[in-house]
Amino acid sequence: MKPVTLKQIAERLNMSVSTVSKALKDYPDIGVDTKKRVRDLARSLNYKPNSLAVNLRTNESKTVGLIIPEIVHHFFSNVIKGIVSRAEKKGYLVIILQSDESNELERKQIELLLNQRVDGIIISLANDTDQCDHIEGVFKQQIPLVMFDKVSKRIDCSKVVIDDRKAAYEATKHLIDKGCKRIAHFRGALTPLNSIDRFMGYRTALLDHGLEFDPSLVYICACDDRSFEEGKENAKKLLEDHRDVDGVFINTDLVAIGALTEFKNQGVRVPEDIKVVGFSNWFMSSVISPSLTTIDQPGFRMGETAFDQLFIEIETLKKGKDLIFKNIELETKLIERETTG
Amino acid sequence: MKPVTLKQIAERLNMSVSTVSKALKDYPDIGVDTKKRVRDLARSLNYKPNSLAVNLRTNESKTVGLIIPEIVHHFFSNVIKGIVSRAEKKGYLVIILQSDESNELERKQIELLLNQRVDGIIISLANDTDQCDHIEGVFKQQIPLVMFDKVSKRIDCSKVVIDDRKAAYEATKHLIDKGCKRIAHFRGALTPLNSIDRFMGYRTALLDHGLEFDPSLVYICACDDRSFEEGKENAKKLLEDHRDVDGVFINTDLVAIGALTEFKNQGVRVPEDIKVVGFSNWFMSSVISPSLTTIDQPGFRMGETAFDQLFIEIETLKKGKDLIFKNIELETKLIERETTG
DNA sequence: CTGAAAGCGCTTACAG
DNA sequence: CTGAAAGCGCTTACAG
Repeated sequence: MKPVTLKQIAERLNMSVSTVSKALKDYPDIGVDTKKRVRDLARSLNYKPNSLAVNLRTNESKTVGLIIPEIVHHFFSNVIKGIVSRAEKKGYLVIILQSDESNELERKQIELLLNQRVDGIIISLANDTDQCDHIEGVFKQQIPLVMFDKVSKRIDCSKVVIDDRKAAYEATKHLIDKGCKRIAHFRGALTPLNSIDRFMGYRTALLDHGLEFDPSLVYICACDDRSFEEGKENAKKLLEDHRDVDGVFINTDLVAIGALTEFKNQGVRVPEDIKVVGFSNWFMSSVISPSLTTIDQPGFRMGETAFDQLFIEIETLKKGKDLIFKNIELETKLIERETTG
Repeated sequence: MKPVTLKQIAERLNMSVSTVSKALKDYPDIGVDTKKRVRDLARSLNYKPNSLAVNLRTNESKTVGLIIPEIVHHFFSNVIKGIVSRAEKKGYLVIILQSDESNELERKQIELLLNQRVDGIIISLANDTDQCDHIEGVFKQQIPLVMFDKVSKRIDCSKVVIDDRKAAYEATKHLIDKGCKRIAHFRGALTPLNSIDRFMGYRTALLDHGLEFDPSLVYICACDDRSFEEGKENAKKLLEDHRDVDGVFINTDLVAIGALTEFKNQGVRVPEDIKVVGFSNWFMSSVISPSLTTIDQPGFRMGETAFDQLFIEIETLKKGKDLIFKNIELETKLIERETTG
């Protein structure tokens, strides 16, 4: 059973397609009883406009694209949920794509979305994205794009972020306040801005409080789907190299949880021997033992905010006005738990 | 800068739109050098076909819809990832929607997807979905639909599931093997088939092994976004009502983790006083302490399988053949950890 | 108040 | 080998 079309309704009613279309859209210049007849038949035939045709005609798809590095990730799940919920309220559908932290895939996916004529794009960049010409291509096509979480300073567009530097500073200062003298850092990959910022916050906090910054205390991890293992590995190396460390600030909760596991295996007591602060506030951080002190990163709200901003820009562009890019910073919060107790 | 169209290429080259279209699609009846000229220009102009137009014309959208009850959920994240990864390989885009466990929303979303003319739908039903006429509407429109995880026996369609009954039986039997004599069950909501099946597996295992089935040992939880709290609450009630219980089989890991938290708070030792088995094998179950014995449910593979089956059905329908529905059962595995140690 | 016409950007059967 | 024509299902400016 093929879906009903305007034409079929028009034929049944002996009217023109235009009249039917206008009646359904409640144009003021259509007769009241004509409207009624059309609507009644449309309802009984269960007529639904073919979005494909409407989209082609009106040149908008009521669809936005979302590219994230990794779907199975507590923070990103929350972002997706935030975006989907706001999009639905505004009548938009969300196409989801995963870049797997690969710049190359990211490029292809942007192209896919562009061909699909999405009305806008929301993206968190892959770790290895440093060239951004593919993003510029989006703006050339007059499609708004909003970045969140992993953004690029090279691109002029709206961004929804947290103050990673400040949050990391706060996390590190918390360790200092708790009496740590020699604080290590497990940082994220080298390219992403937020991992750089967290590192900077850590470093500044040390220096501001008269502690030495020792580069050998900084360990790198990709923070990809091996995060947990990376945490264990780094913790192992840390214990081999620097037995005197009494605090660690770790780039992501999952990595921190890996580290905690290794500490436990090796009989290192947390928080007595080493205190630990994570980042992101994954749900599981509150239920492990000892529970993890961390920085709460509002994923759901970031998603909502990113969509809302994108929506504003879509509307602005529709009206032919110029976009005003915003840099929206959401608040983070230190959640104190047992690993720094 | 508006995207380039076939017409523009045709004008520049002094050819007809048809020729350009066919050249780009490598029709055999187009001259070799014509093809070359068209392609070269198309490339240099960065021509990309407008999917909206193609879709309208060919009557397929190369898009599938996915409806799940809750995005922020380790199991579902994995399913999403599985679906997205397979879809991308086949050139399909995935529209994601969250039903929030609401049958009403689910209905609206199916309609949305139908209007969008998706080529197929993958769905895990909301907890309160018992009427399924909205699903039947999908088949009326000749759109294939595949269910996974929370399926309905009332609907004849392909399904990707696990053998919940068998898995629950195995989980319960494991508790019995470990010496438990009085085993409680925290079940899921009353409607979903999989929660019924898990309950049945639990019950049968008890009876098969000469243990009494005591309905007062069965606690219900919605398994929605309050799962963790529900686990705590149920555990509390359990301890109040039935101090003699020495084992619990729990419908979902997250609920189990809530229960473990309550047990710990009340000084009940796991596994010494009570042994616990969860269901789903969330990542965090492996890192908490004591780590949780559970049933591994292959989310990623379920997603892949669901998309693959949907793809087969889309192709079948395109060829005008009749669909053959499959009930695909994936293997589960008992993961033994400390809570039953 | 209603309808004929043009057009969104593409595809494809048909003619030459 | 190339092109004119019809059409996918809708919307909207224009005419009457």
